Order: sequence, then structure tokens, then C-alpha cells
Amino acid sequence: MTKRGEEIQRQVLAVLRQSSTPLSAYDLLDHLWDSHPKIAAPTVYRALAALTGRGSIHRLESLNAYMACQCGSHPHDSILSICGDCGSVGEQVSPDVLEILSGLAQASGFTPDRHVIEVHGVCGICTGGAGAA
Amino acid sequence: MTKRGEEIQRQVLAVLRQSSTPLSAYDLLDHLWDSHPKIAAPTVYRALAALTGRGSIHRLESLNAYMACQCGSHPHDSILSICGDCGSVGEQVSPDVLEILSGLAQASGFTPDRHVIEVHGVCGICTGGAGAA
DNA sequence: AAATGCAATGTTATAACGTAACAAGTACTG
DNA sequence: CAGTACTTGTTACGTTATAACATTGCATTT
Repeated sequence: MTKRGEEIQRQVLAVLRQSSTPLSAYDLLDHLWDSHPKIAAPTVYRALAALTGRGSIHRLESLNAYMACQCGSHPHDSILSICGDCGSVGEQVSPDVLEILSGLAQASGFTPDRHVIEVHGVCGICTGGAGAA
Repeated sequence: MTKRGEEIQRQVLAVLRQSSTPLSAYDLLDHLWDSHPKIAAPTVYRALAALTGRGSIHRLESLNAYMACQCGSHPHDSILSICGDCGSVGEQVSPDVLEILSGLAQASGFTPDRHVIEVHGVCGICTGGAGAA
């Protein structure tokens, strides 16, 4: 079967990479219908699960949406900066911050496993160009 | 009308305070039906929005659920530690961490507004008592 | 008080997100 | 080929959230 799943995953990843903003699972589904008319929701979610597990994409918990990882692609926790104006998302990697967070949690006996860090605000372009004030 | 909404809000807050784990909007709806048979979803969401805005409760973005704020109650961003085993959530306040995160974001021109920080893992009780290893 | 207007609340319906459960296909093994 | 294990497709449904509009209560004006 030459791994149909992998083809879907490649395509999902390609669409996410070309998008300037995160896309929802159903947005992706729409895109897939261009080439695969009969894909259903679980297929997309399976592809997203595989890509997420592999670290190729990130899920934005506060947006119910997905974006391509901007930094190579082994699994890691990122800091995501979400512009409420244009919808773009920046990604930063900071082992230091993760360390500090882990330390905080551990101080109360908690063993961290995964960090969700999403900062909402306004990006530099929107601030400077046409943004708030 | 003596502010029906405020009564609902008090009740939602009371239920959340008594719960050892976060509750979904529809969990809360079930609880409300004990005393107000005909409440509908938007009513709960309006109460949740008001309470969230006031800082009395927090929304857990990665769980689609809500919890009572554990630290007094003026609006603030928290660090939430979510136990994947028992479902309990701990809350920590750390201006330092927020500062660091804001600094990181600002370095790329981003203006932060709200921080979502959710750490998934296993709490001290579950680790020690009956948890992993 | 009657009329007006506004804001809060109720109600219906539906949109958006996600997954369980099982069917069908494929490929490998003996 | 028969058996088995895994992947993919399909259907149906469960959960989360909100749009849109109706209604209610109350304050203000006249």
C-alpha cells in the first residue's frame, strides 16, 4: 500500500508550511479535498497525531489549530507567540525557560512532562505597521 | 431582576471551588440543572466569560475546562500544573517567569498581552502514592 | 403612568472540533 | 492458501462553543 498515510502527512505538512497562520484540522481537510476527494476527519487527525508525535508540527492549544514547526524537527516544547491581529505565530526555543518552569513545578513535587506555553499579543509587524497605536 | 446572571456565576464558582479537578462547561451545566432546570449552554458560557474576565476562574486551554483560581482573585496569568494521572491542577504565580517570557517575545518585536502556561505531568501525590514507578 | 430605549437573559439552532467503533484492505508468515 | 497483524476508510456520534434572535426587566423621559 506504499503507505497512504505518509502521503497524507506530507501533504498536511506542506500545506501548513505554506500557511502564514495556523490552520484547524478542518481547514486542512478542505485543502486535502483538492487532491483526495473523499478524505474524512479521522484521516486528518491521524496525520496530525503522527506529525505532532514526530515534532514536525505543533498544536496550538489555545487556538485548536496546528502549525508547522519552524525549527528543524525533532520533538521539543516551544514558546509560541500568537498575534491576535494578523494571526501569525512565532516560535522560540528556550531550554532555560523550560528549566525554570520545571523547577517551579518540581518544587511542589510535580514531575513535568510537557510544557504548553502560548503568549498572546501583537507581533512586531502589526505593532509598527497598522496595529494598535 | 436582581441579576440572575450573578447568581449563576456564584453557583458556577462554588461548584468549581468544590471540585478537585477542572470541569468542562457541560459538566457545569449538569450541576446547574440541579437547581435551574432550564439553563442552556450560552448561559454557562456567559457566566464563565464573566468569571474569567474577573480573574475568579482560569480556563485550561489544553483541557477545554475551567478551574477556580486558587490565589485570591484579581486577574493574573498563572502557571498551571496538570496531573495526567489524577486530574488535579496546581497553580503557581511567578512574575519572574512572566517577565522572562515577555522579554523573549519582545526581543522579536512582539508585545505580549496574555500568557498561557500549562505544564502537563504527574503530581507529587500520584508519583509518591500510586503513580508511575 | 405610558412610551421609549437599553442592557441582560433566555432560547433555538447550528457551527466547529474531535474520536469511538467497526469495516475493509494490504501485507506478511507459515 | 489460511491466518494474523497492521493500516486505512467510513460511519456515526460525542463534545465544545457561539451566532442570532426573542424576551424580559428596568430606567428614563415626557
